[in-house]
Amino acid sequence: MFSFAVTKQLHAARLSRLSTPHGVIEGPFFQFVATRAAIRGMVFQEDLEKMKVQIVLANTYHLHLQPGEDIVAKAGGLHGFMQWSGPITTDSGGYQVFSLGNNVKLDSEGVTFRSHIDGTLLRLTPESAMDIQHKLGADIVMPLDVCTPFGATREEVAAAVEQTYVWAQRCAEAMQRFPANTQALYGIVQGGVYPDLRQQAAERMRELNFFGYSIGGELQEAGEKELEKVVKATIQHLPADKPRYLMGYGTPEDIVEAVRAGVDQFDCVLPIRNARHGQIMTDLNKEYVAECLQDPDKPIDPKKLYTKFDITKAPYRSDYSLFSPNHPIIQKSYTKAYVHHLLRAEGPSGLRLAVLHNIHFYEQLMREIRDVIRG
RNA sequence: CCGGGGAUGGCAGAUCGGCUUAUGCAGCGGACUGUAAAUCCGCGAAGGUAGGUUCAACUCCUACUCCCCGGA
Repeated sequence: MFSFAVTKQLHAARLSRLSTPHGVIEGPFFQFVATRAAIRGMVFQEDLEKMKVQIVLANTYHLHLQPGEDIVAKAGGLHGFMQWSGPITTDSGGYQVFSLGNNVKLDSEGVTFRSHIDGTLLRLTPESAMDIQHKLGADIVMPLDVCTPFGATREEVAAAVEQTYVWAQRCAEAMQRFPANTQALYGIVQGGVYPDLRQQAAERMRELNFFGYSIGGELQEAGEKELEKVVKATIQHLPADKPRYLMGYGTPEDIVEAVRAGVDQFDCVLPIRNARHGQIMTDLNKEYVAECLQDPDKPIDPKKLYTKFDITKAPYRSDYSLFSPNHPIIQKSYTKAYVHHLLRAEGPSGLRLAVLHNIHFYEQLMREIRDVIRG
């Protein structure tokens, strides 16, 4: 049911095919974040289909709290629940452990935390994270891991690597209880900014023979060069014939950077969150994408790659021409006056337009990347 | 015309004889990277007009202007 193949390479950048029970995904690909089984901003499944979105990512932690995995399972799993027949990934909740910060207690068996909704004391273990994800029924599932913040000390990062390894092993074992080949489990490589810890983490994860490998941790603040270094340091110790997933990235420049380091898979809240907050990305420079991929050492200048506008800010407010005239949804059904009205008066509905725009932009970016690698 | 009420940033709307006149919306700027975010953080901006009382008036008094309600 699951398979992965690299079909073409341009330097380290890879064109790939990932088959899942719910369809084939061509990589490098981007997973839009649908935390609670819906993309925020009133995006519907038909919008995703129109924009040829390949895959979405939902979240174990949030769905466990509401509505609960049993309800999702009754609705036919995530696919039935969200009326989406394409591939889905679920994140394990490992990141929430990290991002919910002070309400969380970590021990060797799992994590104890309080619900951000009603304060209920809850516990997640490697096994329960897999149970929940099994009930949710996503195609790609992630093990519970320990994510370290950017400023973490070497000792903290080393401990996280170790804990993540032990838990990954337990997650893999827990998966044995479920029917084979219905879900693909990845191993998460931590290691912060320390190349030797990345290497160690990658090699140990590799022993466990996962379907794919992801690069975890919080590195945004480290900047582009550090990202490139970390990604390269990790990837060189990962198998060439398995998917590589950079978790939580990123901006278009991050993506191009990581693709040419050999990453196949991405996810990030950025395009959707920023759109909801008024910022759209536009004017993708396809020639520049090609240049950056063809010359892997070329520094990437975000300003050459695309343009950012904040549609709620003065110079761009209600300027509907910022939206691509080729936009599959905006093009025909919305008049200028209507778009103007949406942006000015109907806050959330106007933001829906921006969300659609950014989804379209990211799909365009990924398509362009694939086209360049394809040659 | 008579009686009553009222005039505070672009709008709405509090407070107060002296202290940066709240707050919300709008405006302007910034942030956002495995979503506790249709969010968060900043900034600019006000006392109808003319007098009076007072050490001090947006606040009290008088007149004027305008608005609202009721009655002819």
